[in-house]
Amino acid sequence: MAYDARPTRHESAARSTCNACNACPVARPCPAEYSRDPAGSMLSLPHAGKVLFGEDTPAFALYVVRAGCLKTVTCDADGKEHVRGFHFPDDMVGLDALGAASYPSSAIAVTPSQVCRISKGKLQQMFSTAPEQVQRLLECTSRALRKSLALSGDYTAEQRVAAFLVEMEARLAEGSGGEFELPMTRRDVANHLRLATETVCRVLGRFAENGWLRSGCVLQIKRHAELWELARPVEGGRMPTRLAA
Amino acid sequence: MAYDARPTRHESAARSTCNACNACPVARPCPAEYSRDPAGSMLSLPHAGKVLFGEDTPAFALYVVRAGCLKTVTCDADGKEHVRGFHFPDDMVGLDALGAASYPSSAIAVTPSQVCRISKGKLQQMFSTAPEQVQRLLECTSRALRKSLALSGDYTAEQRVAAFLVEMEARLAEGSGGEFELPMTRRDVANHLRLATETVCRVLGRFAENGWLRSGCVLQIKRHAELWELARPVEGGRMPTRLAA
DNA sequence: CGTAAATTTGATGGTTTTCAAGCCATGTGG
DNA sequence: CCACATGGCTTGAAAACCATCAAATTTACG
Repeated sequence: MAYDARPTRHESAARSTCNACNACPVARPCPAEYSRDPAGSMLSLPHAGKVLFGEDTPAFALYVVRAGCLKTVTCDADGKEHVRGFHFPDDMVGLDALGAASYPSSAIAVTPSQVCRISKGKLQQMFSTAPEQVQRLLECTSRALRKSLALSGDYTAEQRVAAFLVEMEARLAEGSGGEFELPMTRRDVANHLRLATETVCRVLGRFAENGWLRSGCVLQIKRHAELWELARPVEGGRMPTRLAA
Repeated sequence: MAYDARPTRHESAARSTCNACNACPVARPCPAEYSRDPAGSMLSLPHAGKVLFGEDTPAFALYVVRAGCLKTVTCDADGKEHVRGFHFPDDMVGLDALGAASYPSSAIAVTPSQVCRISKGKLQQMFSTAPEQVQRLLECTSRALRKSLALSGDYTAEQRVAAFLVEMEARLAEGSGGEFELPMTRRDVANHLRLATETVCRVLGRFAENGWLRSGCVLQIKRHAELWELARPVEGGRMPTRLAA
């Protein structure tokens, strides 16, 4: 049971608890204004390993990540863990529980994080009172579906890692010259990409040998183009070709 | 362009075209009543290989399968095809295009099929006029997301094939004593499960050797329990639900 | 500092893919 | 009616890729 692990090097990013949305400590505007009301609630996950919700527990709410990074993981019948996804600010967590009674996966903080809670009761109200917001929510869910389907292909280890790096750079290296720190462990990355930890290390090593990046604690992408070329099949960059019926 | 391939052994199931929903030739009630109106339209895909919509073409509508079987496929940058899913009566096709301008995949008939068309314009209207139906649609999309995420794990060939068989039996062998015909080719099955065609054959052969099923043109499941046990990690520990909309 | 975890590298083996070939069913044309 | 072609299905042998096992090194944090 490593669910509530000890704090890590990311502890410094911890923030204070804040319960009212109208006193939201996050400067950036709430992505969909879903919870911009006095009764809205923001939750703090003060350290890595903190569980937001557990697999198979009753699903009463949806969450918007405001700060930090969460992962969603499932535990299959054999007890093997599987990282279904990583979630960064403005991402929604729990979209796959919308029509279900319980969460199909656990959500766990990868770094100290803050999330906005949107109760299902509030969602229910929104169906009649705020159709535009519901539409955005539907589009969000559809986008999550699109992304999940894109990842379900059959790709080599290098393609997977390249695609992962390209996405992480886009989300974490805003104007940092391709330099960023991966908040999750290699093991979580590997698990998410359906690879062994060692394979991820080796692929990163190979990329570094090619001069495509500097590996280590912080990554620095140096040859974005080459990585993107490798990742293209995963990303869905299309090229009209013959299609067997 | 092999988009519009020749008819197959399933041609006999073809039905006549019908444009008005109020004259719907399918006896079973429309799953969500989305298009139960005179202006609604039903489309016939008279033979296998017929394209409902193509990848990267503008997405103007959502479809409900009423009869037959469709597959959704993508063509990645390397020209490799990937079968993203199979769709049976009461399934929705195009949920992943809801917030997007164009379809992320092509939808192609696997057998002669009929589908109901729900335009995005109509969906737009429904947001203010029929909130309950929109809620059902959102739950549908969430369920599709759930299913897609469940398939994204790292499983052996036997687990994948077992899970596929269990699902197909649930959908195709209603009261037929575990006997049913797979409408799609082994190649499509293999592609969908991220395996080689030969691997699917070999696994089926192994299952048959064990006495778990009779393989061939029509499959007959004889040991449901053993297959389900193998598939359990993929299914997420839950029994497959009947009549997933 | 010292321990524990994370990361990295090396050697080996297993599952699946690839390549190759035969079989079977269906459909076509002589 | 039969020969032939086509595409799907099945099986066999070899190779590739990745996982597993093992161990050294580094990093984090008390």
